[in-house]
Amino acid sequence: MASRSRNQGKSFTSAREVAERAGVSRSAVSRTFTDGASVSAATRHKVLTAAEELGYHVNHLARGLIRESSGIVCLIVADANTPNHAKMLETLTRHLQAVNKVAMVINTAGDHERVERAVRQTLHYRADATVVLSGTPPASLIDTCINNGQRVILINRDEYKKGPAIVMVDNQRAAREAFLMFRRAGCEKFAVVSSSAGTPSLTGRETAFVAAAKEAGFDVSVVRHGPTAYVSGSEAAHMLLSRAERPTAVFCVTDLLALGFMDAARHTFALDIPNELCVVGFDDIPEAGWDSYRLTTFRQPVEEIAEWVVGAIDGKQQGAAAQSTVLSAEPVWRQSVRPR
Amino acid sequence: MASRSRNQGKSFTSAREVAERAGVSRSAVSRTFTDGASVSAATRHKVLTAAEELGYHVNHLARGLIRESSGIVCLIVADANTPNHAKMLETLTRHLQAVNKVAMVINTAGDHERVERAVRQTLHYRADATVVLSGTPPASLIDTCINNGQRVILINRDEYKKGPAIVMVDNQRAAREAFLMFRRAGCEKFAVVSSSAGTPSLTGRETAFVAAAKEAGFDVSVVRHGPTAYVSGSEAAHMLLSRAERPTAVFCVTDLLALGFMDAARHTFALDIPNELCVVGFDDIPEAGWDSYRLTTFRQPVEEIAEWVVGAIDGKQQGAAAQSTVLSAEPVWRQSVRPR
DNA sequence: CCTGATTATGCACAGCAGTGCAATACCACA
DNA sequence: TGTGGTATTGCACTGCTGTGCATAATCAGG
Repeated sequence: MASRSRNQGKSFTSAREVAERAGVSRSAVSRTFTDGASVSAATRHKVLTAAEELGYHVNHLARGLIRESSGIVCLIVADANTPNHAKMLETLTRHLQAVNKVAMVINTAGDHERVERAVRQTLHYRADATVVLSGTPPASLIDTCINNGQRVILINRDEYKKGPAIVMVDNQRAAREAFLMFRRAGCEKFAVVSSSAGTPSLTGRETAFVAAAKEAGFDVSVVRHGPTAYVSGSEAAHMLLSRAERPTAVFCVTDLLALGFMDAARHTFALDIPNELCVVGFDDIPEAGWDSYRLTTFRQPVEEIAEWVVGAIDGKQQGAAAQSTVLSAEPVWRQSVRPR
Repeated sequence: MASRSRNQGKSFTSAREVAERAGVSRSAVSRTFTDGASVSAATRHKVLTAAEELGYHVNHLARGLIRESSGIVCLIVADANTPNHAKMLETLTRHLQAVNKVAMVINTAGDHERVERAVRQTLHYRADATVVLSGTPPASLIDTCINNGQRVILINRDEYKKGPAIVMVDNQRAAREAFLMFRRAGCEKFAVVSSSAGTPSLTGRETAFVAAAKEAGFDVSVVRHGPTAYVSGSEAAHMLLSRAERPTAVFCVTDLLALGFMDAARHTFALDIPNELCVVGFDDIPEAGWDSYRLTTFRQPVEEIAEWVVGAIDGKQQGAAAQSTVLSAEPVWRQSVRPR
């Protein structure tokens, strides 16, 4: 097609060029690509062939100027390569695409100051919604988002009671059940392994476990150490298991911590899991099911979370009643806890 | 601020509103947020305070209409929750943000037909570049992208010689070195475990290993089974290790396959790695370094790939010389291969 | 205080697509 | 052929920002 030689790596073809080639008005082109608009079959055909020949694609940036919705949803995340964040990201992008939205991923790279920049990006691109997977954006920025008609959805963080929509998992219930698992297995010396991140869901699990133990008259050793990663679990094991009185039941607030803990317990302390030591995790990342671990844990309801988020963005649920929800994390029984 | 009552969750504040409030022209607002534009300190200050009060953020969608660059880069990926894809995603978003670009993630969800839709999204949003992490877009669409002035970058797939920029890792060299590792360890019965995905890099590793073995006068059992996942490695182990003549050296074209293979070999066949069986993987995902595995493997040069991709997008390297590159995957020595 | 040079500002337009409104073409029917 | 009604089409405007150009303001220097 010699006629295309004009676009020599220059710029995108516009609706006007398509109109010229098809011999119709620019409105006709616009209507052809708008559902429910009135176009005759003849012109539609002319437009479509011209568009095909020129490689035309509607400019969603310009469309976003006119329409109320840009179709963009920003996902703010740190440690995106962590198994559960990766799973969350994968699930969210998939569900968003199913309702014709597209995900813009903003990586805060663990840097807490970057969260603010991330939320600003969200506003710059006129995103329909901001979904915060990790990090704590300043309240003033959240207000700005909401004032501008943008939806804000927080996953697993309940710092702000007013404003954003929030989806939580029931950390308390799971942590209490973890304690019961250990008790039924006959354990009497308890420990909790957490990280120094101090996010709401992590501390929620920790305090609920400690509370349940205290109610039953037991003490709990708590280790909060390092980032929420495999090595931290391993190092926590070194700290806990070299003591004179070892714990026999360890609740790790994250699977990643649990796997690190298990490996250190087995390979450097030669402990038998579950006979000498019981371990329970949280998240149910794929690795927890691998033959080397068979970790008993609680399933993060990723699909359900994504569904709820998409529903909240579409605005199906409007009332303050559906402003937030809490989903339950069901236990996944494997072999890291002694059968009763 | 009563003046903001107009924006009751309606729409975003525009530069005009800021101009009105600051008592300046709309151009002044625009120039305030444009680097190198001529604005006096006084008006800049007035604009900035007004913008702050109104929560104004420049509309990058509209800016993308004017400027040659939208600042958006689309990442097309399948199986984003797989460890190495997640790592790649995390690294790319981080590097892109460092040069003031933002990543739009399009999940093809493994569906090969969705790759076409994904690339179209890229065009719809006038992305500066399309980065394909997995999947094989139709050649015609790639042409459309390039004709519209969009850069196309393929990672680890060399189907198209002409047009897109390509960054590869040196699969051949790594696979040949894997064979040498085994030989130095004294192994004589070889196998390759791959998946049925048949992507260029996977088959490249497989054929290079087989070729190296053949040159040395050895035969290789090849298993191509299932998706590129942990279970497939496990199932491949069941297939290979229940034979009368077991292999003593297994090259798994992916760490995930290798870990599944190792677990099955140890836990259901009670084999001692590395004494009875040597295993080498590829990618160096974090799990490969865990104490339960200590897998000897080849490091996917993720950071280097990301750097090169960003460079290719910025257009630093223009000539056909830098149209493609091949980075080497260095060996990571751990304990899954017998020392000589 | 005046002149020339420099800087700051505003106007108006471009970039792309969607849509209300008015005008036109089309169809069926008498 | 005329008429009423409907389906198409085109015009022109909107949404938001960046920028060339012309004009106004500022400044330095004599």
